Amino acid sequence: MVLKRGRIATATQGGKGKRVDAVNTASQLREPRTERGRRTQRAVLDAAAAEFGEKGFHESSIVSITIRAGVALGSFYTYFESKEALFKALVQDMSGRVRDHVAPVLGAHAGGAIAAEGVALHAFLEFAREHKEIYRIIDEAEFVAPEDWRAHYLNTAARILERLQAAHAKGELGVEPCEAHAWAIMGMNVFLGLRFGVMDTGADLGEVARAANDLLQDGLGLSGSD
Amino acid sequence: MVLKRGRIATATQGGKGKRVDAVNTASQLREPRTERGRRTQRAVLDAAAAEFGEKGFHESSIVSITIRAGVALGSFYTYFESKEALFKALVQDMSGRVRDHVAPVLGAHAGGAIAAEGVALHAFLEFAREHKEIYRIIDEAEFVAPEDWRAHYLNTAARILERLQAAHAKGELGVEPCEAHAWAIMGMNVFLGLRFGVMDTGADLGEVARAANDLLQDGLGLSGSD
Amino acid sequence: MVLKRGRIATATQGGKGKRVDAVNTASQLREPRTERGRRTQRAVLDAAAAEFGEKGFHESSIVSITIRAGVALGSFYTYFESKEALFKALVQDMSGRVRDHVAPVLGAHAGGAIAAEGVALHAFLEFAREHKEIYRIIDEAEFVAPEDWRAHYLNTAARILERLQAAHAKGELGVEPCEAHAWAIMGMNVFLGLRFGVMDTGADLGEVARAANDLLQDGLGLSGSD
Amino acid sequence: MVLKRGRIATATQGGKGKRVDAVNTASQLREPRTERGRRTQRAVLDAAAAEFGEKGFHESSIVSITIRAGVALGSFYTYFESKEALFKALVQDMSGRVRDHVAPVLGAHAGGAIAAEGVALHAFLEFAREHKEIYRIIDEAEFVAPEDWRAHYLNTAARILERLQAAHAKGELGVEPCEAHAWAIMGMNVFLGLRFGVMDTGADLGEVARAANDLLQDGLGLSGSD
DNA sequence: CATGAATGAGAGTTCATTCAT
DNA sequence: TATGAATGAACTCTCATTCAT
Repeated sequence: MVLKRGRIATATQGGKGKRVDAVNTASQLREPRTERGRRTQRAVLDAAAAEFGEKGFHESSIVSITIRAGVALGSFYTYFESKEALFKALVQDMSGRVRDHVAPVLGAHAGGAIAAEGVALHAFLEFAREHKEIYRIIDEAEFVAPEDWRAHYLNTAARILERLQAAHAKGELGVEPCEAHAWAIMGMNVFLGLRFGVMDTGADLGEVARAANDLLQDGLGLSGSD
Repeated sequence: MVLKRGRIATATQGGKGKRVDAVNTASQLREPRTERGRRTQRAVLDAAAAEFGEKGFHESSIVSITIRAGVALGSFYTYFESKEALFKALVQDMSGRVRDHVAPVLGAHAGGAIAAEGVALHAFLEFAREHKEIYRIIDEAEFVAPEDWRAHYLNTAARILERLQAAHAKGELGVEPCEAHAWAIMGMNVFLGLRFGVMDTGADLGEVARAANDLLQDGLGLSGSD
Repeated sequence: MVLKRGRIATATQGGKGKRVDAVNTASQLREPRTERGRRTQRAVLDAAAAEFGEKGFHESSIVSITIRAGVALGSFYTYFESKEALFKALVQDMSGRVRDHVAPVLGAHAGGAIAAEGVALHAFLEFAREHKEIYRIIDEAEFVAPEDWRAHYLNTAARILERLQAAHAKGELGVEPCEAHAWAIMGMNVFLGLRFGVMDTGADLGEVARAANDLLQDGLGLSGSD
Repeated sequence: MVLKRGRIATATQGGKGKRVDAVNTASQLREPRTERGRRTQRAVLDAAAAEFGEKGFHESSIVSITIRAGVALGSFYTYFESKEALFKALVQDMSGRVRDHVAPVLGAHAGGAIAAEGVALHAFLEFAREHKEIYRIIDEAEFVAPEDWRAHYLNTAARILERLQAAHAKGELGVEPCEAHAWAIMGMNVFLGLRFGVMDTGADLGEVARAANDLLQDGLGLSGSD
């Protein structure tokens, strides 16, 4: 996994709403002071993302990560407070990257609000299939960095809810949106990502996204039902 | 967590479909030959469920589990091959218990198929709120016992799909059901369980279930929409 | 390995010379008082000989031995004081069996004293090839039951020396025999037993014995040499 | 026991014949990269040789070895893969040291081939008396590192046979030498080493060597006998 | 900054032995 | 006498973290 830009530790950005700040946003990292240092830190971060993604947090070891990164064991502690701090930093970064991957598609979408969610799902599924290790890292955060994990999902749900509310304000929704809807949609997305992205059945992601979109749009019941 | 009955190692049962057998179902345990032994094994299982639920797999230790169970360290290995084997046994057991908790509600339900899913969700949410540690154990299995974790979710999705197909055969559905629908529903349920069961916002579970049910039934779009 | 008769604990017998008594000859065993008990003890001894022979003392375990013997774990301590005591008992028994296998051939031999040693070696080689586990048990005694191991070799050497002295008295030897000769002969025998009995190259044991016998008789040098 | 030079992992060296390579010669050790590391590894090796020599493999413990070496427990695993690997490394080293102690005497010897073996035996007996723990370690390898043990004795026998064959080619021998002769000689040496070196009766090693040499030269029979 | 040796708390696991049934 | 559950000391090995060079 390659971390583009200096994204680390900038996972959350200002927003109007009830966003939860990622915990200790900056303190996880010890900022390098030279260009050489920056490269070392980057190498460790990339190696760690790969290692954690493959083996999980507990099976990964600092020695192994530094070997992978091609730096000395001791250098690790020049840039990270601890194994946990490294993991947290990664979770926050990954969280931001997922969001950044999906956001543009949402912005660009011309159709209705729900169709936008379908397009976003499609983008998300592709991302999951492409970056399985990110999925794994965020998932494992439930046990290793629970607060960051919560922050990630609370923020994601909050963003979904904001969009639903905006759509509702524009009269595009049949129901008054609530938190449960946001979590339901998020859960759908996550599990479809697991099944068709990470497990990768080879299924056509477009069809998966369409099925989910139809469900969101009209439900599974007979039309005009109740 | 109290394991009622001799449930352990009976996590899967016969079904028509493409069920995935839990891995090494029986071989994880060394069956006690006396009543006294049975009590000891039970004590360890209960202690382990509690410990794993609270602290997670890696923070839990065998010493601590046996102390909690009130037995000697060595006794652990009389009944379990390893820490991992114990965990697997628990995952299989928990998986069965979740299913067994929801199944009766589904069987008893009189209304339509989708409404049945809503009722099942309600039961599930209550269960999650009541047994937070089960949730945690199954979730952590993604990293500790991946095969059992897969088996759990593949089986659950398969059961949902079967129900949808049966409903479709009876003409109760507006669309032809597919695997994506099953995983979407499962994802919804799991995340609603997380948010309103485990995180426990204090929200009325009935309302949550109703919102989800409406979504499933009619979607979020304007009726006759698109 | 089948222990014939009640040989256990009768490994050494009266002799004129400087024989070393096996240590704690009797105390290793707890004598059974019933026929049933005798059978149980025998079963354990046989199982132990096989297990120790195959896996060595430290890799062998009491549980495994009792399983092999078809008796309960607890029964072991009815007949043996400890794992070590069992091993000692076996060493003493095996020591006696080796001697008992070779003795008759020596007694029956008609030719000269040195030829008798050759015949004895042949018998010994056959025995080693046939009972590899006995070899192993006696060898391992060097580390597990050093006193019994010493006793075995001191006695064996003493017997060889006695025979040499008798031969010398009869004028059959070219040199005055000493302890070094006895140990040299014993070492030859043991290593030939290792190479051609236990490692079992498939070589003709008769030829091996003949080569050794010639060496003993005339040495390797040119005849009439010095 | 002090390991002089960097002998470890150089147990076998080129030779014409059918030498058996020591098993995994190098892979047992994790080579230190600094001088400090080299000292630590050496300290552990010396402590281990002493400990294994005194108490045997199974009674020795890593903790105890590291305490003896004056290093932390963890340091052990910086340089050795496991207790077994350490033992193997030692066996290979000891095997080489025995050979290196005897070789020069053989090379320097002016007289006949058999007399050379006598001189070699003398050197060997002195070595055994001086380094009892080496004896013990090689012996115990039969059970702890059987492949290395075999390699040691097969190589030693091969070297003896080569010498006998060279002597035979020069017309110094009365018989055609064969493997049995080599193993017979080796067995003699080993057992004389045990009796007069390790058990240390206080006997004059020169006399022992002379007795053995006479046996080898002319045998025990009456001259012109058979 | 970089390096890698050193540290030691802590974990899982084994198994001889005891003892209640 | 037979059974097998229970016990816990002891052991090997791991790895995050520190620190001297």
